[in-house]
Amino acid sequence: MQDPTTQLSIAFSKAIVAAFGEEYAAIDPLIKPSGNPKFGDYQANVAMSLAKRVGDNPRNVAAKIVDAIDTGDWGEKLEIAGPGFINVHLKTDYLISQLAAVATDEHLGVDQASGGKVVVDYSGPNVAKEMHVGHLRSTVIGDAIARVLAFEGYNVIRQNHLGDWGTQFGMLIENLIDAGAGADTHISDLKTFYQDAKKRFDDEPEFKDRARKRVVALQGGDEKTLELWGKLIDESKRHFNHAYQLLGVLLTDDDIRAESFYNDKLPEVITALEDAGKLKESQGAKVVYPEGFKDEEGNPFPMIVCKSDGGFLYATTDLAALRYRMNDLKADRIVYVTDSRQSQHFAMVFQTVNQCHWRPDNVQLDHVAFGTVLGPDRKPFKTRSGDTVKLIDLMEEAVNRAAGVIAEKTSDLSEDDQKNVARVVGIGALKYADLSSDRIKDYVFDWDRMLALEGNTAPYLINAYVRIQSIFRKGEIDVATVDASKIQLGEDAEKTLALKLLQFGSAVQSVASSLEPHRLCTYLYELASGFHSFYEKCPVLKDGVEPDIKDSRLALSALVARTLKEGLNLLGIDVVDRM
RNA sequence: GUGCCCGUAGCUCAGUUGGAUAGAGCAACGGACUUCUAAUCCGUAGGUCGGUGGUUCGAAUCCACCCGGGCAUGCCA
Repeated sequence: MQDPTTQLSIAFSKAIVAAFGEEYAAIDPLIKPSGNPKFGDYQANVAMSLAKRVGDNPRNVAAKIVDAIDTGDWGEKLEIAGPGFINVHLKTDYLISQLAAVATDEHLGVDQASGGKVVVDYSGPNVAKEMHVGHLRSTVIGDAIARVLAFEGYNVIRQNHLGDWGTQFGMLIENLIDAGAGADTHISDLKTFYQDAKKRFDDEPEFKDRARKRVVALQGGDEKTLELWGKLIDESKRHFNHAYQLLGVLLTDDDIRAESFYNDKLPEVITALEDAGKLKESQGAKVVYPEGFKDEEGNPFPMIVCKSDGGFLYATTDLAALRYRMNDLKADRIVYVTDSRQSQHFAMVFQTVNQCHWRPDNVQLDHVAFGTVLGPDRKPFKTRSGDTVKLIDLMEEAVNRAAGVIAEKTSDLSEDDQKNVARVVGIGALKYADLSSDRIKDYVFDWDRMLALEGNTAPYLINAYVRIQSIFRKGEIDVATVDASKIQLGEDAEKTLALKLLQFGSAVQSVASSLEPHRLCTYLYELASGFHSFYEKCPVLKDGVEPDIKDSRLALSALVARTLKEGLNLLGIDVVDRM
C-alpha cells in the first residue's frame, strides 16, 4: 500500500512534469511530515531547489506546482508559505481510509520487497569463552536488523561466525583433559575455565609445551584431539544457547557457520588472489594491497593473508566467508555487525573483493559498526573489580532490577505474572537501551535510566501497550471486533496519532536501508508518547462518550497497540498485557 | 605520523540525509489523581549545535582548516 509520503511524492512528481516538462521527472519532491501542525500535515520542499534550475523564483515555482497538481482524494488544502514551502493539509476521509488499509494489512503498511537474499552476520562469540557485555551489542543489533529485513520481505540468512579455531585451542583442550574430560563433562563456568587455561599456559612451561603440541595435533586432524575440540564446542553452544534464549534472539544452531567451516577454503582464497594478480610478498608473508590504504610513510598498506610460517589469519577467513556468501549462499546483500574498531579491517576486506572483481555488481556489502558500552566513568563498562561483565550476569541483574521496580508499585499480579513481567521488562529495557541510540556512538550504561517509566525506554513503550490492553479488558471488548474504517479524527490528539500510525512503514523502511534500529525506536517512542497524550485527552470508556466516538477510539487504540507490539517485536522485545 | 568515528541544554540522547522559531527525557520549578492504572499527562525555565572560514535563497547537517576525545594502524581475532 502507499503511505502518504509515497502517494504525495507521486502526485507532486506528476505536477512537476506537467508544469515544467518531462526532463524533471526524476526530481525528488522532498515530501516530509510537517514538524509543526500549523504547517499542515505534510510539506513539499522541492520548490526552492527547483527554482534555480527552471529560472524562476521559488514562490512562483510553488504556485505552478500547486496549479498543476491533482489533489485526488487526499488533498484538502495546499498552501504556499515562507520562501516556497508547499504545506499540505490532508483530507480526514483520506487519513481514515489509510488507517483502515493499514489495519487490514498484515504488515501494517510496510511495503514488501520483491525478494532478495540478505546475509546478516552477528553475535559471533568465541568458543570456550564466556559471552560478555561486548557481545551484547552485536547480538542485539544484529538480531533487530535480521528481524526488520525479514519483515520487509527479504530472505534473511543469519550467520553466527563462532570463533572456534586458533592456537588458543591447544591450551583449552589440555585444560579440558586435566579437568577430566568425560562423556558427560560440563563446564560450569566458561570464564574461569578460560582464565585458568590462560594462567597455566603463562605459568607452567610443561603445560605450555603440551598446549603447543596439541595445536599441531588439532591442525593435523588427530581424531582424539578433534573429539575433545568438539566437546569444547558443544559445551560452549550450551552456554550460548542459554544466553540467547534468555535474551530472546532468533539465533539457533542452524545459524552457526563457525570459523573452522572455512578451513578447507583458505588455500583457495590464496590461489584466487594470485589468479587475480593481487597477491604480493612482503617480509616473508603473503599480502594484498587494498587501494586507498597507506602506512605511516605513505606506502601501500598491506593486509596479510598468509603468515611467514604459512598460517592463515582472520583476513583470510573473512575473505573465504565473503566468497562463500556471495558464491554459495547467493546473497544480494551481506551485513556484518561488529564493533567499530573493525571498520578498517572490513574496509580492506571489501576493497579487496572489489579489486579482485569477485563481487557481482548487484551485491551490497555493509559493515554495521557500533560503539562501546561505557560505564558511569565514561570508560568501557567493567565490574567494580575491573573484570569484563558477563552477559548472563547483566541479564540477571536487569530482570532483578525490573522485579524491584514492579514490587514498588502496588499490583494485583500473581507471583508468576510478576516474574514474567520482570523478565520481559528487564530484558526489554536492556536491549532497548542498546538499540535506541545511534549505534555508531558509544553509550553510557545506566540501569536507572533504562528502567525508567519516563522517556525513551522499553518500560514506557510497554506501558503504553499495557494501558491499551487494560481498556479492552475493562470494557470487555474483543479487539477483533473493532473497525478502523469507523475511526473519527475530531481531536488534535487523535489526528496526531493517526498521522504517526501511517508512518510506521517508512520508519521500518528507513531501518532496512540505513541499518540503524534507533530510527524505529524513535518512531515507537513518538507513537507511545502520542498515545499517552491521546489517553489523557480522549476518554474511551468513560460515561458520556458517544458510542460512535467510543468505537472510533477503540479502533485507534487497537491499531496503536498492534503497531507497538509489532515494532517492539522487530526490535526483539516482548510485551505483556498487564504490568 | 596517517586513517576512521564522535563533539547538540547541567546530565543522557534525538534531529527524517540542505529547510520554517534546533527537539525529547532526566534533574529544577509550577499544575492535573473519588482515574479507561498518576508506572501518566500539561506547563515554565534551560542552547554561540566544539571553533573559524567557505559553499547558497537557507547549514547542527555539505567543504576546508583548527581544538578536544575515542578507536585503528603486518604476521591475535
